[in-house]
Amino acid sequence: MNLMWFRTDLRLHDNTALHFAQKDSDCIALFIISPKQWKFHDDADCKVDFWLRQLQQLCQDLDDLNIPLLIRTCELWEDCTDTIFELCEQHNIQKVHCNQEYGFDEMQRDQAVAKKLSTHDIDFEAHHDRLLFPVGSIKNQSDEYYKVFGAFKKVCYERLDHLQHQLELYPKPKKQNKLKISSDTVPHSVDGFAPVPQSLQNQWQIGEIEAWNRLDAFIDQHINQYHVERDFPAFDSTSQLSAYLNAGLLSIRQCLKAAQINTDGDLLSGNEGVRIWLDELLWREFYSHLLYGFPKLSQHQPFKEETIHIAWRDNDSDLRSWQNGETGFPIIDAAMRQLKHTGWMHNRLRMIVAMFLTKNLLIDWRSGEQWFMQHLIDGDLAANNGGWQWSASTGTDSVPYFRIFNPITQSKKFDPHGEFIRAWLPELAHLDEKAIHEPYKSAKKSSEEIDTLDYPKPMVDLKQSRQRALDTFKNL
DNA sequence: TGAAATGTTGGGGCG
DNA sequence: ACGCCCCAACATTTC
Repeated sequence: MNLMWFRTDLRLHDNTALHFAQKDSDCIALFIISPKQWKFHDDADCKVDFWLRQLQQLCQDLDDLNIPLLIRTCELWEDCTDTIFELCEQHNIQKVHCNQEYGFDEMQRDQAVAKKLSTHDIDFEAHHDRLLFPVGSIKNQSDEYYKVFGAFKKVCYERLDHLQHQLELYPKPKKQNKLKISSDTVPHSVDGFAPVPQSLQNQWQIGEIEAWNRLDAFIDQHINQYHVERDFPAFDSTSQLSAYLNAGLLSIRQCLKAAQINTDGDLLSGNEGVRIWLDELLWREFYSHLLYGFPKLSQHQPFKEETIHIAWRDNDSDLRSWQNGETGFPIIDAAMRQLKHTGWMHNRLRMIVAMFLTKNLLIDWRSGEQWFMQHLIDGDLAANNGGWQWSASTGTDSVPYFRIFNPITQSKKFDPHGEFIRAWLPELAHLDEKAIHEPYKSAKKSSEEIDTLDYPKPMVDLKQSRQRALDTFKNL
């Protein structure tokens, strides 16, 4: 008997570990609930809820195949070792299969489990599954990790040409003989994680079929214009697949396979939209490889060592204004409210609000990283940390410190008609597309009109705060 | 996967 | 016709 240990790979189709767990033996499945560990990692309420809802679906689907799903609770991951070992003894498990995760804590956990099992002749294998290219397989001639995305990407594209033609998805597992073990009940909630509004659940429905439908809709309707439309948050032109990829309802290979449809089987045939989307998937790849290669990233250490010395402003009140979407800059506030209410934020907006927090407010990027993790349904350590360090100019290949976004300019550029702002800031909905980006600017506005505007004044002077950030970084 | 400051050019108004 | 100024439009540099 084998054991399939599910983590962030909650699907039946094209699941490497699951495929091998069942290849030459029956298997049982396990999921471990870790409330304290999840809290320690700042996992969001909505993300945990998403996992639990998907687990219920998965449990049913596994039952149809006579694969029982066992649920265990280990407050911290260090407790996993004994739990898994006991389970292996109890069910006479020969081998434990799982799919590799790349955070430092995750790898430590897996190593500890593997070590314990090996002393009792039980095999443990963490499969390459979550990424296109195995971590550690893309390095330069000096056998070092690429620190620049462009160079990393180049190698990926060279290998992609080969990879795409031998993409074989693992089928759904076959039905086993019925075992004398029954599935546990998947809980509806976990201690320490608040219930999630129905509206948010409706927006992020679970199921592999839902994930495929989203993927197909994106490939059908949006990918060909992706390079043109992806930067405009008022359009639903991005794939919105991050939550599904992150929890593993969808595999990265399924994504590639689907994109091939629009390129006559060759992803590299010149479809601009497809190519830019691939670039985005490769950013995901890049940051996961870095997380694996540089364990300090898992400890939230900056990649660029000298940036440890930046005197970030420790200002709770400013941080809260940013968190609550009360900065007085409409594009920022709309974005922060979108995050809070939907568990998701458009990528362009993630950059704008991150830049504002780290440069204009000069607040430590880790505060923003944490807030994002606590609210994102797609929160992923590698991508989130990578994105924040990019914006804060503390990462490798991050934005140069002097390239500071102006939130008003960005707003006019990427939400030209103010549609996105209007959707999230009803108090500004009556303003026209000229005034809405900067409500207090228009000199023609009567003072009465300004007095009745139920919206905060800009919390900082952009010019001064920009200069403060430039000085701070220049003096490093 | 910028923005602001500074420099250059060229057309039009005007004496 | 010409020089001068203004300034928008564009280009380059700087942060």
